[in-house]
Amino acid sequence: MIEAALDLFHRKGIPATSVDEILEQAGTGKSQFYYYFKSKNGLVHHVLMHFYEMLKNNRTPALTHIETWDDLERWFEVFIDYQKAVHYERSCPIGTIGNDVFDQDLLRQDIKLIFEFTRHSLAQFFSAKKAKGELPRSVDPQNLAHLCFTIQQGAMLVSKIERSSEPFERSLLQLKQLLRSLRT
Amino acid sequence: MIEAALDLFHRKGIPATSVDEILEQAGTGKSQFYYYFKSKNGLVHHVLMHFYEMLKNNRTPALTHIETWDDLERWFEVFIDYQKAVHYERSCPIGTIGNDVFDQDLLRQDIKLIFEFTRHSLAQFFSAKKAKGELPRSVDPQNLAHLCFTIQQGAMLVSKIERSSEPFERSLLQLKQLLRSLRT
Amino acid sequence: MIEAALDLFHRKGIPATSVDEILEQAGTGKSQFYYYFKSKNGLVHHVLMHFYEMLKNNRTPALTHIETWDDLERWFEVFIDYQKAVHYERSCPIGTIGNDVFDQDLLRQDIKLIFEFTRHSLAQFFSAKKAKGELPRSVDPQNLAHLCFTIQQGAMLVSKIERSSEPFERSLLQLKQLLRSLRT
Amino acid sequence: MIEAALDLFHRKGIPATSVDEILEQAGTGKSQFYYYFKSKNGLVHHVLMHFYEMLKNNRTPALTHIETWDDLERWFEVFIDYQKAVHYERSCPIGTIGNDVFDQDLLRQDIKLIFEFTRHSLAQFFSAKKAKGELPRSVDPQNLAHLCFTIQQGAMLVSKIERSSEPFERSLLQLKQLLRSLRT
DNA sequence: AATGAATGAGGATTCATTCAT
DNA sequence: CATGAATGAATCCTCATTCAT
Repeated sequence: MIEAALDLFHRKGIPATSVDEILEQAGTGKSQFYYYFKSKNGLVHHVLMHFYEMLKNNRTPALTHIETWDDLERWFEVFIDYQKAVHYERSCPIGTIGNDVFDQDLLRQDIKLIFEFTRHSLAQFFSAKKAKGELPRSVDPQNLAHLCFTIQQGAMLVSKIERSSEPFERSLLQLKQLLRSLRT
Repeated sequence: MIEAALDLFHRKGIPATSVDEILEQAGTGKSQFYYYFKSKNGLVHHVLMHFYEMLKNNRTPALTHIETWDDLERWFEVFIDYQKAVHYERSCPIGTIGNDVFDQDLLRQDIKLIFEFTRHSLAQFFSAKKAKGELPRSVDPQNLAHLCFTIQQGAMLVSKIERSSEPFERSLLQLKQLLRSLRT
Repeated sequence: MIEAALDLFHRKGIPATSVDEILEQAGTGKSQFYYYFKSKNGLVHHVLMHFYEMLKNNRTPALTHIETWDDLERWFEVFIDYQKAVHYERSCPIGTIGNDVFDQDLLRQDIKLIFEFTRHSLAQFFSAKKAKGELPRSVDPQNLAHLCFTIQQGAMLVSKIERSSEPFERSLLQLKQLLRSLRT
Repeated sequence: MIEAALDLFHRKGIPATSVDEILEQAGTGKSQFYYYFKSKNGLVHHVLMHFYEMLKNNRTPALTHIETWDDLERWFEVFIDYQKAVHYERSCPIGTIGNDVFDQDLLRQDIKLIFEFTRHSLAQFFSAKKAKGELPRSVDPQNLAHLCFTIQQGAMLVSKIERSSEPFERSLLQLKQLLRSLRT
């Protein structure tokens, strides 16, 4: 049920996904839904928590441990490959869900958790590289993490809309060039 | 009517915006809608075309002529300022609309037009700078444009979700540092 | 609900009958309708199947077992009497529904089932009479059944339109004369 | 406009045909309609009168002068051929329209006029044959005309519903046999 | 825990008709 | 005679949610 919902939310967004659709895809009856989750928003919360768990336990295509510059590159490429595989019909599940959440502050907290977890992985890597002297002192690992994350979100969104990997690949190419010029 | 729709689509996304809501905000009667636009999707098309015209005629906060490095910075900051002004309740209108368009290839073409117009402004700037020798030969202006655009889209999305300018500002800070290290 | 629909479809035809009207006459709420039947066409299917069952179980004014020439006459007269009772405001329910079905091949199959059931009753009778020698060898019971059925449908339609039993009664009178001249 | 309406009413029935559709097919603007005809029902009246004129002036496939037994046969076959040509997607235009008229007594009068004109042609023929001694004295030409007309209406309806000429052809075959046994 | 029926408001869209020009 | 914009009720259908069992 949660998996069905995640899949549908990811593909069509929250408001375009009806509870009935989720139940049909999950093969469950109607009131199981309201027994386990109080409402559609309740389900969204569970979906996000489920995704967070999956992310933490590495049951997601996304790389969570980045140790080398190649890993970083790979971190990006995983998203490109994923989008290729789904014919650019999806962007980041969490970004998609997040975009559909207006007035539910609690849900936005859930999403922030996931975003921060991801940025933390990146920041860790940049910190380590800075400690090793591979990045100049003037660099703030947090900022670099934010930048990479922001690029990933934006690139997935734009690539989905344009049904092409070009925006993502070109952005990544450019980012790599910039990072090289930064590295010491 | 188109303006009302743009506003609502921007705020809540397409599927979460009902035709009734648009009509209420526009003060029009129900069937005027279907007299002018054949369907909700038809309206989306007109909304996008309207936005495109506004963008081309500079009737949008967005900077369309970028000539100096300060302009580029300003190009980003306009979005940050805008999001601050609307309490981070919105990201890019076109990105938001684009995210809600699955199977309407025609609409995606409309969006691509707008995206390309924006990237063109950026690419023009980077080309000029390269011609002036302020950027190394190895730089591809297209790639730089893609990167900047991707960052803007991603940063607006993330900032909206987190209700904070931090992701955008940190990303921008980092980008500026990287660009400086690239400049010759 | 099905009965209400049958009544309304019979009286006004399918497109002139709104779902709301059916619900009002059935005393049901709006979405019960779409819970049980997927669409208006779905309901038509159920209505037809319901009618078919009624016909087979003799819960219809129509005679389904015809054994004597008097039965055959009675078979026709039942329709005349029915139309008189409803002031010629209706013709055959199935003919009426059938006339309103254009592109729904499945529904037309349903109707054909009913038509064939009726023609089968007639053909059985004529076959028996032929076997008994009351009809000449040259007679095809199927053709006779088709003729009688066709007359019934046409006569009900014309009588409804003209608000008079005359077309039906005159046709029947003539048919009886013809049949007499055929009988051996 | 009238021709467009006749075509559409014939194909889809009155309630399933919208005024807009008629205007589109006629290439006319909206308010021309309400200038010439007061309402949709007003149009139906004109359509019927137009058809009546066409029928009287022989600008219809239907035979209006029947003089020989072959003519009579041909009278029926014209309808069969017509239905074949339109893939059994239509029955008699007037029968179809008539079926859709409930509460408009005036319109029903229009239709009756057409029906009676047609039956008159048939009755004329049978009268002549009776005068010539080719039909027995006991025969009422009116009744025979009613029967033939009724068969035609019913056969066209059933053939349309079943998308097959079989009901019509078998009915006609049988009718011919009966008429032969009546002829003197 | 689980089932299927019920609810009622709201979804997009189309209708016949009229009005100002 | 002709135009196109306006009207508002009605169309079919779907929604998230709840209730009795």
